[in-house]
Amino acid sequence: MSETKIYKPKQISGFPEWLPEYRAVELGWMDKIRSVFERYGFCNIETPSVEEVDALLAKGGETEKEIYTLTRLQEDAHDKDSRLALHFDLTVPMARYVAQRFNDLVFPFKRYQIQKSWRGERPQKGRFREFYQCDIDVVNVDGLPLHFDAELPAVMFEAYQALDIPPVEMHISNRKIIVGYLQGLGVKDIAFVTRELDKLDKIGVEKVTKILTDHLGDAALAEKCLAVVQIKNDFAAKTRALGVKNDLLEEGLRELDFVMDNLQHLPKGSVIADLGIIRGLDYYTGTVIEVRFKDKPLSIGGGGRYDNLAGSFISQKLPGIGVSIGLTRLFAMLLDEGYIKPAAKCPTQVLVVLPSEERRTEAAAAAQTLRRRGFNVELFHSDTKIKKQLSYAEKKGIPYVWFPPFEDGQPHEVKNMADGKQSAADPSVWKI
RNA sequence: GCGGCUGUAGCUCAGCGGUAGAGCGCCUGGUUGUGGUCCAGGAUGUCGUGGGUUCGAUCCCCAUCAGUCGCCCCA
Repeated sequence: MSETKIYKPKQISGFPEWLPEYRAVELGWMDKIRSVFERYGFCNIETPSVEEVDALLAKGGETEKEIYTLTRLQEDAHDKDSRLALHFDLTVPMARYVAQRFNDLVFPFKRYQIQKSWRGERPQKGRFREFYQCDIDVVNVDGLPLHFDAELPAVMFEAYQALDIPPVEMHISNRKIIVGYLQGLGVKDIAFVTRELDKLDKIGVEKVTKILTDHLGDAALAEKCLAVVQIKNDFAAKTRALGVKNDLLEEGLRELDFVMDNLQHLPKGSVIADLGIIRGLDYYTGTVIEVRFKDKPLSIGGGGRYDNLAGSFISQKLPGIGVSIGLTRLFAMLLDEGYIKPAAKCPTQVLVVLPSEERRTEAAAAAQTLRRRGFNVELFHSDTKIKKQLSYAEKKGIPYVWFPPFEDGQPHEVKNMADGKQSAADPSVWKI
C-alpha cells in the first residue's frame, strides 16, 4: 500500500451542511412550506443555479460585488469574460423566466421556488454564502390587485406556523409612506436617508439620529425623519399628525390600511404595521414585509411589491409581489440555540438481522416482504454477531429489529427496541 | 475590503522551551443467538502551513492560510 497524502477535510465557512438527523428536519420543513404554498395555488418552477451576469445585473444596484461568477479551472481564451454567475436571490431569475416565457404563462402567474442562492459575503452569524430561500411571487400584466399584498403575507405566515418554531411576527409597511414623507419634507438624498433609517432596529435611535443630523446638517429635519419610522400601530393618524402633506404619502397610508384590514384574520399581535420597515432592495415600490422572531431584529423572511421588476427583460409592465422565507437562516439560528430536536438518523423502520450466512436468502425474503408492504427496511449484510447488529439498530435509532428463523421450523420474531419486547411475527401480516 | 480573537486526537478542550494529555466518541473483551447501563483493556495526532530565533519549539518571533466575532454592506 502506498502512502497516500491525507487531505484533512475543512469546514467551508458560510456553506452549511447538517447531520442526517437534522437534514431530515430541514427536509420536513420544506415539505410543509411547500404544501402551504400549493394550498394557495402556487405552482413550482426551478431555474438554473446560474444566470448570465448581465441578467443578474440588469436591475443595477450594489449587488455586483456579492455575485459569484463561474469559471473553469482550465480556462481557455474565449471563456475569459466568464458570463455565467450563481444567482443571489430567486426573484431576479423569476423575472427573467417570466419575461422569457411570457407567451406560455397564464397571468396572474403564481409560482413558488425552493432553491439555494449564493452570496459572496463575509459569513457571520446568521449569514451564509449558500442558503435556501422559499419564495412565492405573483406577477401580472399591467396591474395587480392590492388584495395580493395581503394574501402573500398571510400565506407566508401560515407557512411559518406549519413549522415547529417559536412564534414569529410580521412587520408591514409601504415604501410610498416613507418616500412620500421624505419628499414632502424636501429631503434630497432619499436613498441614503432610507438606508440609514432602515438600520434603526439594529443600531438604535441615537446613532441614526447622529448620522442623519451630520448628513442633513439639520437636527430638526433629522428628528422629523426619525419620527415617522418609529410609528407602529394607529399609523395613519400618527403620521398625518406629523403635518407632512404629500400625495404619495397619502396613497401609501391608504394601501397599508387596506392591507392591514385584510390581515385581520391572523392572530392578534402577529401582524404589526411598522413604518420602520424599509428593506434594502431598491426594486420595492409599495408594500414591504419583514418577518422576525419577537425581540430579535434579525430578519428571517421578507418581501414586498415591485412595480416593474421584469422591465429590464421585456417591454411589458409586469408588477408583482413576492415574499421569501429565509429557510437556512431560520434553521441555523434555531439549531444553534438547541431548539431543533433531531429526527431519526435514518428512515429505517425495521432492521432485518442476518442470523448466519446460511439464512441470508430467508432474511432477504423477509425484508422484501416487509418492503412490499410499505415499510422502510434494511438488511444487515454482514454475518456478524447479533450483539453488533442490535447495537447498529440502537445507534441508528431503528425502532424494530426483525429476526428471521435461526433454525428450521422456528417462527420469525420481531423486537421492539423501545421496550425490549420480542415476539413471534409473520412478515406478511405484521403491523407496527 | 478593514480590525479583534482563535487554530493541539473524530468532537469539546487542557498543556508546556526538551517532540503531548483529559472528557466524549471509536474499537476489543466480559463465552455459546439479542442493544441501551456498568466494568476492563486498546487505537488515534506531520500540536493549521511555511520560515526564523534556539543546542532544542506545539509552546517565542514573522509570514501565510483557515475559522470566528465586529465594521462595511445586505436580503
